[in-house]
Amino acid sequence: MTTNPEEQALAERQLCGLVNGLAQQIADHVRRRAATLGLTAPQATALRELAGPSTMRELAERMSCEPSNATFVVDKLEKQQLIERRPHPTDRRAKQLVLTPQGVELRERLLALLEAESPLAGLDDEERATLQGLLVRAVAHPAKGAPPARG
Amino acid sequence: MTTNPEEQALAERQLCGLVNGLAQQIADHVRRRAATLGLTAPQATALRELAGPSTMRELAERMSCEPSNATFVVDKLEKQQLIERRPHPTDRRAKQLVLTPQGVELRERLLALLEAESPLAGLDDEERATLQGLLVRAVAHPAKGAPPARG
DNA sequence: TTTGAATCATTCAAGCTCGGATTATTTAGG
DNA sequence: CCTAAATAATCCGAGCTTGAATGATTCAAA
Repeated sequence: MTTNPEEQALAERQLCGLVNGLAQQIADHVRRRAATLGLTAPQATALRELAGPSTMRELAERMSCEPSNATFVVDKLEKQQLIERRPHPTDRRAKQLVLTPQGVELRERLLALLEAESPLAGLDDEERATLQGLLVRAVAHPAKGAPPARG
Repeated sequence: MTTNPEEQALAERQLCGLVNGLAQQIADHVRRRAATLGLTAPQATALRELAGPSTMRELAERMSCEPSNATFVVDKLEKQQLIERRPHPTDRRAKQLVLTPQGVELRERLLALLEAESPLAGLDDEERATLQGLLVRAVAHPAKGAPPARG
């Protein structure tokens, strides 16, 4: 009875809902802390990922977003004088992103805030390891394209 | 040594990344299938949740979004003649959302598409149960507000 | 060297999402 | 009954995200 097709579909939706809920919770965690520093969540993510000089493309990669989106976010950070866009030393197509002194300072405060409390509290080390393993397995299975479905 | 503060922070970020990655994967699953029916992901989610008549507020609840967002999405679906906004029989403030015949048909096709392949393939029943348990525990710990933090 | 493909960043249009304000209606209290 | 608070939906402004073009530059190959 636990393998009822309807039940299974329902269980699946619930599970997906939980994944989304946790993702939302993580996002909120960043969002709240970022807000205390006058940053939006994407801005904070960008700042967090800017450990050293990098190009727009590298940043977009680390932020898991499109380059055009990185342009948008970096524009904001540059207006706040937290980032500088310099010409790339060896590739004239690229820009080199460098934190300003204020950027460095704010980044340190941000990291301290983010590490102070975990969005995954409630899970001990062993549970986290289990979770990681399951997520890796789940993500490894891309669930490719949709059937060409036509009507 | 596995409890190095830096290592731990890194492991945590990786874990958060995995959660986000899986959430993204689930969203893409819906998005791709919805696209084959000429729907966007939010539109498909709305359609999926409209099993029977409901109000805007109820729909927003089920979609896990703000009512104003539900208004936006329902506008689109109404333009496609998939939904009708009727006056609510007992509360003149509210609207009653009802699927049109085309809406009912498209919804059935959508459900079939969504249930045909799981975004969580790669996890067997036992793994899903474990995952569910861990997610419930993780979500149960809200990780409240940020420290009033400074500046 | 010159041509053509690939890459970097940006711009733009479109869509999603939220939060705050507004209007209409219901509900509760005097 | 009348008023005030609460609730349903909507509108609006702002921000995020994507995907498709565009222009500049690099790279590879003839």
